[in-house]
Amino acid sequence: MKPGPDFPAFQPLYRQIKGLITQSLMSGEWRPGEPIPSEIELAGRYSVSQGTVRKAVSELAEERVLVRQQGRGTFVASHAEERSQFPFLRITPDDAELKELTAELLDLKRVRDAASARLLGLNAGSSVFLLTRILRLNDTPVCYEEVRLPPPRLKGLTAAVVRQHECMLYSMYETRFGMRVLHAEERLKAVGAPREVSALLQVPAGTPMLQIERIAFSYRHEPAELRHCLCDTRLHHYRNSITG
Amino acid sequence: MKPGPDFPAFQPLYRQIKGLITQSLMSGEWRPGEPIPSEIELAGRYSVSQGTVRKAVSELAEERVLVRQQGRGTFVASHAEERSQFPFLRITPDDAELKELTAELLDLKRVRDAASARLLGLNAGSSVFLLTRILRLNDTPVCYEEVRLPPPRLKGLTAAVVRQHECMLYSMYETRFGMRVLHAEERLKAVGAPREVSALLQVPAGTPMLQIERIAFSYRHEPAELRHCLCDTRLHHYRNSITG
DNA sequence: AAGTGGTCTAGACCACTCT
DNA sequence: GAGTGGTCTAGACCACTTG
Repeated sequence: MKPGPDFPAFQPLYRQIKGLITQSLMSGEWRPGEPIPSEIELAGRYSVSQGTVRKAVSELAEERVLVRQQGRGTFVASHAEERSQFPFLRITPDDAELKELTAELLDLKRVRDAASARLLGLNAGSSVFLLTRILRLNDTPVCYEEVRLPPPRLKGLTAAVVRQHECMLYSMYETRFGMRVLHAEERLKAVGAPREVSALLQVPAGTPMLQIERIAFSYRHEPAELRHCLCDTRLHHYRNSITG
Repeated sequence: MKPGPDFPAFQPLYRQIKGLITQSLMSGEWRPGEPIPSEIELAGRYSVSQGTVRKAVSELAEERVLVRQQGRGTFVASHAEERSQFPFLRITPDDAELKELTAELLDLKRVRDAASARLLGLNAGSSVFLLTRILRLNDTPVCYEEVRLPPPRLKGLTAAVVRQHECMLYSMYETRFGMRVLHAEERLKAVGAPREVSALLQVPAGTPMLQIERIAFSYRHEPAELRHCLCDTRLHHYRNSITG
């Protein structure tokens, strides 16, 4: 098929194909961890050349939505299959290697919180899930986290379900609720440890802590999660890599 | 020319071309802001097809080493020409827009510092430049910075030179010393404000501050700069974007 | 051996910029 | 109009994985 006006927007053909592939991912036609059809099949399905499909798939692979494996095929990226079960965690010990990471669930409840609801794309009056937990790195408690989630996307979420997944939230969202997190925006600040948190993490009250506020997004920039985190950075740090 | 053994390493042809282009960039054959030869010219020069050159250039464009402009050509990326003169600055006011950014040079001297020298790829006994300054965002002092630099790459650096460039360091490295910064790695922590810094930034001693340690790299991962920064995050934050 | 993605080529046409 | 990068196609061969 030649590029033509028979697609919704004025876009290069390969971007339109990219959009169609993304739609199939959102609809659950191809689920995380599964292979998508081969490039030749997709070329036939959309009536374009293999090269055009290749360019669409390449962009999605670059964005880590898909993962290519030579000789095997192209797969839907999944947090469940990756080595790091905490793909967005940027905190690391200063001098040691991060060997073991565990999470202790403190609480899971529903609360009304207009600001959070709005950020999650819900009506201001809607309730949201509020999950609190502590992260331990190599058996040391380092982070206190509050996670806010949109109930419509996580029907049937309970503390038992969270524990089943050993607190690997992003993997749980995906395999249990079909919500794949792709991208997050963070705001970092230094703040003094509040009394409640200082007790939980065995840190003197007022100690400087790293505060991380995160909003995470799924396909098409749909908000998926809010996270508020306080980290003890006396022996740990947040690593980042910047490209000018 | 078909892919053959007449290139140094076993690599796809387009990556070898990418290496040759990078060499020309490092040698200064094409300088920041200047156009590189057209794809067709490069294809002739290296005796490969335009498509292969295109793939090499595309990777470099993605890494922001080159910038393509349809109809005009492909240019060497430059900090001097970009809007933001502070390309690696991640600090922003919480509620306002960042309108004005100024830097006040405090000092520039040479010091002996074995650890810094080693990180900068020098002999442990070599001296390094130590530049200190204060950053003001919208006229508020927010960051105290210590910058360590390798003298061999910055011959003739003086306080007057820094002031000439209005403290836009990355732009100065490039236009004055031919050292283009491409990439940086950072470590963030929360620490209490030391007395010297608290006075400079008008912050009570001990206030939680964001500490940023950065090492910046030029072409081929050559170390270019060390930076140690302390930021007052009471009304400002560090923004980051993560792709899982 | 068959099927997958990875590389490379050649050629066509388009959109944009400059003169 | 000439020259640039941007898109699309078609076909060839390679490297890798699986049966």
